[in-house]
Amino acid sequence: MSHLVRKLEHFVRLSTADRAILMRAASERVRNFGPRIDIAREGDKPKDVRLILTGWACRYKQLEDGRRQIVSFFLPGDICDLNVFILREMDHSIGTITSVTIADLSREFFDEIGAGHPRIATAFWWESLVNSAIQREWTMSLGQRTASERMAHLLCEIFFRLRLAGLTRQDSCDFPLTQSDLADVTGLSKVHVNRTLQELRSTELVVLKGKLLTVPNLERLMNAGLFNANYLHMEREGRQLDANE
Amino acid sequence: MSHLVRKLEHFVRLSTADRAILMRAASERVRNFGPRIDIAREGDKPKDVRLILTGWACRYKQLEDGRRQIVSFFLPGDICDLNVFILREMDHSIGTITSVTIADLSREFFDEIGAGHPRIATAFWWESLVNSAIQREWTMSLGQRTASERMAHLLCEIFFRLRLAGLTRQDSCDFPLTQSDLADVTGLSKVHVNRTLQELRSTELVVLKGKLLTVPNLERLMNAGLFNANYLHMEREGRQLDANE
DNA sequence: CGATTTATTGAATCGACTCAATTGATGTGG
DNA sequence: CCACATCAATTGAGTCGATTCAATAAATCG
Repeated sequence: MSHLVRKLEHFVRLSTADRAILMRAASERVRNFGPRIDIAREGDKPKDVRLILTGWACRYKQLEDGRRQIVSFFLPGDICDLNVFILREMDHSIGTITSVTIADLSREFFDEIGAGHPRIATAFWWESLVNSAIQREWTMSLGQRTASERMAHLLCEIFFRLRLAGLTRQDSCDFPLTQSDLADVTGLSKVHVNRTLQELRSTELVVLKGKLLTVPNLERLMNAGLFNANYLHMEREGRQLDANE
Repeated sequence: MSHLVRKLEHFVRLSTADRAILMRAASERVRNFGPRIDIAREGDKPKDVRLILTGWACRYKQLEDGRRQIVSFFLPGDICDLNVFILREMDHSIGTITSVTIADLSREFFDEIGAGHPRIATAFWWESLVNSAIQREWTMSLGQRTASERMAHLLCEIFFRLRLAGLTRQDSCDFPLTQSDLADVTGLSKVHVNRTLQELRSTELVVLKGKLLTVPNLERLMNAGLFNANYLHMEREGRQLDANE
């Protein structure tokens, strides 16, 4: 089952027809990208909305002098910017981390959702509100959390998000980010990211080896990152909208 | 004319009926708040969507130990979180800076917009996409810009946003934020905010006195803040949706 | 007008940065 | 499959931007 459906079902219960239209949309107009490739660049005209099927990507912004900030991650099942097509040009770029498979979702697909699939429409709203909440939480992290809190918080968030999409096994998950990526997310230098990770490792909060992240004790990592999961709004909140089946 | 209408008209041309329904919504269910008051608190159940009629407010998050981050500002004409009511609880608080007048917008109002006012619906989408873009830009600022770049950037943003709502006169505008507020936005200490402002003043980039901000040379301030206005998407992008009048 | 908040200054400290060099992985072509 | 090249991770040393603490000055308010 697709990661998108899996994730949305945490929020609303979909009907067979709902699931079918999502699965269909995810199988048409599929494209592949290699790792470390730009899918879209600042200044481009936004066309389709993209659904990440497999792999990790990110949204980033860059200053003229090269300073780079990753402002969001896209994990499997994530949708990039509902409705961007009403804007004239992209104010940021989207690049892959790993190899990535995406499906382009057409305007017509969204029209169809709006017309006959209220539960999906609500779930998409939820997705978009959660993305805003994540962006706010990153603002909080960068503004107030110390280096190690920030790192711990980020690792928690990624772990929770992957778990919602069904992409963790017990206490571990794939983790393809380099320390350089982590520097661009956390606003720290590469050197300091390295030292911060050593600190988290030495206190056994995380095991990070190869491209695998293991969190032996999620509770402890959450405490270290002052992580409160409320902003991910993972409770089944749209119960009243459940399909009857 | 309301600041909301003024702002939205930068993006789409509204019909008389469009303007009328907006003006009506902005005059029903109006509430007043004093300065430095919480309008909503983290954990509350979100009910209505709020439109700021007059005054400045902000969205903020707080850690248990008291560290506080302002994550957005609400200026006259701004709408707080389209559609939040589908979430179960607030993950942040909303507080006033100055005295504030708001209008509560009902779910029914949005139903009406969705049914018969496509241009307003598009303009609301635009508003919401711009708010996301602002949040990303703040992430960029906190992660990559130096203290003085960050401050200059923030002042530019506020100036542009106020101008869009018709709230500037030549090169100046109201500026009710204290240095302590600025510290909570920029992630700097109060002391360093003070020194950063002195730096901006000494290079004649800004004049900040009383509760008034003057920007003698916007171009220079933009350069100092590495400010690129593209993320505010101020071009009239929805031309194809203009009302015929 | 005194009381309280806001702004300013100085001095000492610390977290994070830069620069530079080294070690360890990963990958590719001969 | 090894040799070489490249990229990623690690370590040390010195520096700097921003912080904390503490005291004073200025502005605002009832």
